[in-house]
Amino acid sequence: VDAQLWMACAGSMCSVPPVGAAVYYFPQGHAEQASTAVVDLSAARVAALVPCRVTAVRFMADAESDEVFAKICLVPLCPGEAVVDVDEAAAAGGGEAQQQVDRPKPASFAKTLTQSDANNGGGFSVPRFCAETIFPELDYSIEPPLQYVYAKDVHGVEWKFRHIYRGTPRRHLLTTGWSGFVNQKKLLAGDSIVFMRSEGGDVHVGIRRAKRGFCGIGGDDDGLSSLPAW
Amino acid sequence: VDAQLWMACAGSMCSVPPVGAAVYYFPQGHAEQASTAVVDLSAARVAALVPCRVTAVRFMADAESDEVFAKICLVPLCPGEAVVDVDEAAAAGGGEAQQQVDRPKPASFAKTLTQSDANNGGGFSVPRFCAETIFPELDYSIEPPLQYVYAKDVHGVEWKFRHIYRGTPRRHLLTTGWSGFVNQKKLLAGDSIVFMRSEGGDVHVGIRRAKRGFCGIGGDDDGLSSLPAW
DNA sequence: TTGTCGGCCGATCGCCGACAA
DNA sequence: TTGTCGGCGATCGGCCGACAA
Repeated sequence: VDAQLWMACAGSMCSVPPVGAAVYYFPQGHAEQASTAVVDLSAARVAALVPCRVTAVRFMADAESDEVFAKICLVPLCPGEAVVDVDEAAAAGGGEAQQQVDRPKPASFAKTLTQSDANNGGGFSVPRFCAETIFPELDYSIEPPLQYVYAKDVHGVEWKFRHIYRGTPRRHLLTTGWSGFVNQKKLLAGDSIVFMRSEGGDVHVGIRRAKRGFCGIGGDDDGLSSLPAW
Repeated sequence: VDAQLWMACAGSMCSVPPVGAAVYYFPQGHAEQASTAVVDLSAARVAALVPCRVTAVRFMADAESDEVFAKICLVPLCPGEAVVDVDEAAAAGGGEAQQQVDRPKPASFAKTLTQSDANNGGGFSVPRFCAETIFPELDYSIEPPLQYVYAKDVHGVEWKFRHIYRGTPRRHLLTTGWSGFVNQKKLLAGDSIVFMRSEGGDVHVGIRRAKRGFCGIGGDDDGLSSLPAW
């Protein structure tokens, strides 16, 4: 998965250590995230945290849900081994993927889907900022202003959206192509969509599913989530 | 899975040995059916066929495709162990599932789906024999004769079909409910559907997918497949 | 600026008898 | 007896501006 799009989907709260950096591995946290039955590590005499070195990082996305995650390879530090700081490791380069992350972040925009956006048979209200910053420049001399936006998802699949500027007052909308995207990705109101403009000008699209946990905590973002992702 | 429906779906060409029976196990055949890479058994010094005793039989169906299969537990015969014939084992009882198989087969009917049956937006032409033998008795005094048929699939899920007797000349049709069934089960022209009437009068429905192999051999049944499955 | 609504038009679904194999 | 076809009415998808938050 493209590292830039990955970062845009993961959001600004997420940071990934560079290859070579020294980090702590928390077995208990790992066990709790594992989907199968929780293992009682206290009985297994495992250290609560293990100093490790990052040997590899891969940016990935789930084939079905499009949700992004990272595969990080860790090797326990030998006693007395030199500890490399995160910043030092980043400065040292640390692999192609890491270099991509270090480049200036391209323009991206995240919006939480409203009921109208997710409704079957509806379109997508494009915030003005997104239309003007992320999408290709629209020709306002034709009436109504209209173009097709092509956007690649995390799998490299290209989606085609009809982008029109219409209504009174005028607003940007995605119409044809949008409902198919919503259905295929099984998006619901509350999920977020991320548009990103790469350096070459290509448009990319990713999604960020709403947390549908049991308790209320850790739930939705606040209103700020509809601001630019950078 | 209900043993009677299982048998109706598997068809009359299929026989399953009873528990206790002595059979031969063919490692090569097993390896060839395994989906992963073919193992070269000749290098592993495995006997071509192994005398075994059946210790358990389970009738099952794939959760996605509804295709039926049997899980048969085998134990190698000890040298000199008494060999029990299939017929003897069947006579000896051999478990609940086996007893169900031995009961007189309930009425069932298999039909290969035509293009019109599988067409989206179309209904299902019910052969007269099926309608009169398998479905509940239709009240011909009302105009048009109409009822709803409820049928359970191999998973116990109940499907509702509108059954009408209409047209000139008159014929039996399944309309409302049919296309949903076709879509959910991903049925195509050439696949077969099996209707069965249990002893209690309940209607069951199963499917038999067409073999879509590479070469022509081992392909479709001949025209006889549209005859009653018994 | 943008979320939601009702209107409306066209496409599709799906039920129908006609007809022929 | 039953497979396929064209017709046609109902439903639904989806594009639109109006309006208000």
